[in-house]
Amino acid sequence: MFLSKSCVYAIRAALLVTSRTNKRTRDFIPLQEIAAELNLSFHFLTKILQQLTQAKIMESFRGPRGGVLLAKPASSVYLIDIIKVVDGMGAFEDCVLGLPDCSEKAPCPLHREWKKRRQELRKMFERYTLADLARGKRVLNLKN
Amino acid sequence: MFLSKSCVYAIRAALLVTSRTNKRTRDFIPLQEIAAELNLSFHFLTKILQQLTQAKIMESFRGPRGGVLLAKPASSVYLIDIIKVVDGMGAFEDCVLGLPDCSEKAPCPLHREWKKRRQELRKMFERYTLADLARGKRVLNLKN
DNA sequence: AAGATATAAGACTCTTTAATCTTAAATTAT
DNA sequence: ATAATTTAAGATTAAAGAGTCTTATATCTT
Ligand code: SF4
Ligand code: SF4
Repeated sequence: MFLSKSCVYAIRAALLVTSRTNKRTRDFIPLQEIAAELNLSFHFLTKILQQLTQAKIMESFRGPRGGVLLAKPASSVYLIDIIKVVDGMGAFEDCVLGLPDCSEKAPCPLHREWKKRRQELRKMFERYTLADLARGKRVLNLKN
Repeated sequence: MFLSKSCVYAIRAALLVTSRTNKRTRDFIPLQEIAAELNLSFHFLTKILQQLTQAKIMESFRGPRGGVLLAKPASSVYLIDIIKVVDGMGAFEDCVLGLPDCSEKAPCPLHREWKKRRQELRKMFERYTLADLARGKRVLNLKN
């Protein structure tokens, strides 16, 4: 998997929060509900979303009527932001073959191409926001 | 990691075998030597290379003067062949987000782009052979 | 103030991948 | 034949990722 499972869950959850958010009232969305809809363990989801709240991508609120909410508009939360927090940027920085002593000066034939593809992937995640993914007529069926 | 560690080791080992092979005598290369040069556990390497011999990418020979050798010319062993055996083709077939109910008819915005990138990556591994990687003035430093 | 509801934090377990260790089988050299 | 060498096969251990469970803390409602 290019992205870890946790990371995919984080994106799915964020997407669900996006599509659920009532712009007027801005009620917090309880993690119980998100976990149920995503068909994942509540406590596991909790841990993942904590990373997002700590990174100020979401904000949370405890107690009755508590839950999570995006800290900024969905149109300014890029997928790469979530990936960076959950998985780190390794996928866009590391080498495919991991030959250790190969420098930019004496690269293997794959080097240029891999770097380019890696970069394009990165750009892809830098280009799309939660709003982009949540938009559209497509039904958001996020169950496993 | 896009490729598993085992898969990277397999490629490195194959590369070493390639560059070591004496075209005239075609002596088998002992796994001990490969393991030492690659700085990894002999028995671990054994298991990995067994997959390659079972897939007829390499051939092996037991006993003194035994070892492994490429079963065909390095110029006709494509990286994808090795990847397919060790990791399978999942990396080039699975979705990034893994939303389960999204069809080709109602894809998410990432769909097209991801599919394209994934395909390009695959083509990259389909294009390069062991000979391509072993060639060139580049010193093959494969130690960890 | 008390009880209910909800996230936070951390310990714990399960699964997969990575790595090691042991024993068996094949082959060569003496 | 026997001993040495080398891969094959499989059991075992270690580490990392994924997932569960328990306890603490904050907040609301009554
Ligand atoms: S030259 Fe580049 S792509 Fe090739 S092994 Fe080195 S870092 Fe990786
Ligand atoms: S539409 Fe395609 S890219 Fe998007 S989640 Fe579905 S399979 Fe993945």
